Amino acid sequence: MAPSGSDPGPSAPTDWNRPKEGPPVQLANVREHNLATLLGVLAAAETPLSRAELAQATSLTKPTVSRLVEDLLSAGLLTENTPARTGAGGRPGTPVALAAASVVGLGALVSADHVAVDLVDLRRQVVATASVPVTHPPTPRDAVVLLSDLTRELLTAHPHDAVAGLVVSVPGRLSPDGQRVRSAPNLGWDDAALGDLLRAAPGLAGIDVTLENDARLAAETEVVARSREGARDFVLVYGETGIGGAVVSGGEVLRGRHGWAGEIGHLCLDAEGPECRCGRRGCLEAYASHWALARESGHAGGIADFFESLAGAERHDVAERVGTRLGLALSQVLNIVDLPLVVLGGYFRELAAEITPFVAAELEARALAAEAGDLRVETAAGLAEPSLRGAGLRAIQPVFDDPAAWVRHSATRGG
Amino acid sequence: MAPSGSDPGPSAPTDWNRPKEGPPVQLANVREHNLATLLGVLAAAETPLSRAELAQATSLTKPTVSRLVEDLLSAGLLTENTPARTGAGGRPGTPVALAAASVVGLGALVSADHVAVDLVDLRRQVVATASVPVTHPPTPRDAVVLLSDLTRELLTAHPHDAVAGLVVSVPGRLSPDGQRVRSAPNLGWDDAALGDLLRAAPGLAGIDVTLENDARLAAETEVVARSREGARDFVLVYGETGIGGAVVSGGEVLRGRHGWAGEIGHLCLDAEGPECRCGRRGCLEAYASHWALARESGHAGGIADFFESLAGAERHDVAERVGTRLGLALSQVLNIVDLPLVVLGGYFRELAAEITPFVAAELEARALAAEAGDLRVETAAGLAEPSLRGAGLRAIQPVFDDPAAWVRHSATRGG
DNA sequence: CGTGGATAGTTATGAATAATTACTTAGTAT
DNA sequence: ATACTAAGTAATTATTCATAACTATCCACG
Repeated sequence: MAPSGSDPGPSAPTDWNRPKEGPPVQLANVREHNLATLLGVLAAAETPLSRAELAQATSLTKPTVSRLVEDLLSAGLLTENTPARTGAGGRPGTPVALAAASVVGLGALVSADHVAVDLVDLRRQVVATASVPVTHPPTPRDAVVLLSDLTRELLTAHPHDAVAGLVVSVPGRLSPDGQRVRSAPNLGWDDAALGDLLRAAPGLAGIDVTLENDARLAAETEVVARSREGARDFVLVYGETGIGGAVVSGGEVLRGRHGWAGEIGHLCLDAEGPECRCGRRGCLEAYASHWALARESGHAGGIADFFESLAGAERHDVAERVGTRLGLALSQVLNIVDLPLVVLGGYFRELAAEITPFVAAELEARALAAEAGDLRVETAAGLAEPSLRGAGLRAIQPVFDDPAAWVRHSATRGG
Repeated sequence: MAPSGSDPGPSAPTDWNRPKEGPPVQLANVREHNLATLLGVLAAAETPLSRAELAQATSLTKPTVSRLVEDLLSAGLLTENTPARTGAGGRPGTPVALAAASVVGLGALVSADHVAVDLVDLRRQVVATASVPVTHPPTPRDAVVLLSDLTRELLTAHPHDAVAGLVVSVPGRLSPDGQRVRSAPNLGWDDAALGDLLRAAPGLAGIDVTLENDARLAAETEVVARSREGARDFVLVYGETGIGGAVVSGGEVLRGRHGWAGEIGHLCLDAEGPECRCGRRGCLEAYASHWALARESGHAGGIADFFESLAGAERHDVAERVGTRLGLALSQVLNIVDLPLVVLGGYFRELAAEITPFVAAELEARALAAEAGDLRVETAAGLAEPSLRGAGLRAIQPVFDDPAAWVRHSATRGG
């Protein structure tokens, strides 16, 4: 490698066999994979499991599980409970559970009326939350200051070993690299370098910052909420001021090339339709969104208020229009991705009782998937701020993806 | 070991530590994974590689690669070429290549005018092909007899160690379990149990039979054709008599719950549009398909002939109508899955020069992804029968997915 | 023609990991 | 108390890949 001259260079130690680049992969990966598997099973179970039960669930042997659990315990990722008496014969197992206070994640949210941060632990529970209302939509700089203050407050008030990351839910579209906010109409933002600003903010140094669209984060919340029933494939529509959405396949939220997959709000329903905020014509948003209804009716308040203000026949009429348009757009989504479940989230959740029949009828008429007879339309889990929750979930996720990194981390720190 | 009583039961052999069910996974998997990695690299390279080059590509070490290659050679999956003289200094490497005649796959196709079968080897090349024309669309039984005859013919004429599978391309929609043909308008089929019929056919006993939609198989061909340029994410529209399609993400063709993902032909472009073959209204097919144009114009021949028969202005007009409708439908697809490439296949390939500008214009106007500036519209690779090719590729794929199974297979057989 | 340099491939040994075997611990049932 | 059952641990073994060092085969150059 090194030319004829003096310096044998960095390749001096024998590298006959080793490939030029790339970390040695194979053997270490087995352990990493198994650690991740164990954590994943514990996260899915949500109730503590004994080593024996873990062995069952992972089809690893008991001694192997014991050793892996040992590592996770000493890294502080797991805690050992007191043996439970099962009532049945045999020695009772010692349940191990995800640790509460070792590694934490930070989920954050920026909206037109408030900024909020959640501190989430390994159990995927919100340990603490902090939030400030704002009278006007914050500027990017405002948002960064508020987020940084709230974050510092939470981190100093709550003991933790490490921070897995900070994920910020943004009500708008991000740039393809996920570092800037490309457009967020509600906030009045246009190409804001939120990612870089946050990384440079005091108190956030060294923390891994990620931005994500609010609808997609809400979808991740929904995945967790529905994990018990095993629904890992669905389409979420998320009504806020505009209309967002996400496609979930196999429990994963589709990202797409630029991170814009699932942007259902700008599906074209009629090439000659009414003008949309985005400048195009006939988008779903231009028919069924909060702002479109407000534009049409002159009503200023929330969409649920608007519905309340309507009389019987007119109300039915609006519900039919909204539901039918939504159903038409969703039928297009289903014809492309063929999923068996539609979840109504955001403000559509509040209108679900009135619009669901129309949505379902339209799907029945237009979606191929309806022919299979297993198509359902349901409402989202009733969480107050699903995107904020989703941001927290995403923030703690790296630990589940690669627990070995955190085991090493704690080993170098604690000894 | 056995307890005092008479019958120790099924748990007689020591199983204190072993989980009740499930194969012992972990250790063997490393090897299986590495074998698959090696084969994958060789398949992607398409040109023989030496052990050293394989070590480079996989970031495994040379001795490890040597041992794995040893296994694959003795299983007959690889062959060793004569060392090539590179011209450069150093001992020349001994290239190993995918074996030609060990394991083969069978790709088949049923259409309204012919039935065909390809014999495909590990190099993903068509070793032999057999085909018979039919004057009328075959019935399912006809098709089974023809396919079984062609298959037997190919298998007896060409030496092989094992058959990886038979994949049949069907111009229509399959049942959710993939065993029946739900509807194939061109063939006049309606709920045909093709899978079971094939499995029961003489000469096909023991062969793994899979049915798949023609457009999705064509997409797999396109993935391989574009593997060099690294395009692993795109939307394919496939015009035959109707309009099919497929969404490819990360090199994988999206399947969806029932296997109907990518059925772009029945996207609704206008809720009040013309009636479609499927009974719905305003589907893309009802505007831009072969049968729709034939219905409209009265022209009986192929779609390219139809275009040829048109004069300048009228021709431009038809191209604009078809291209614009196609672009509108594709913009919906892109807004949902956010991919950077649209591939025009089937007969749209022949019309590409005329319709592409309209397709692109419509995408530019309506697809969010266009804002990123990296959106392309291209034509499919010019293969005569991309679905047949794709069926062959899919048929041989199991070997790449789990080479270890074939190594074991050959070990038990050959010694 | 032979020597040195370079690269390919092999052999021998070592380290890491999980499986196997067998045992101890801690409870219940009788 | 005694037998039974199941959880967890310890010691050993087996498999796999990595490391280190070597041999093989080519080219360039004198």
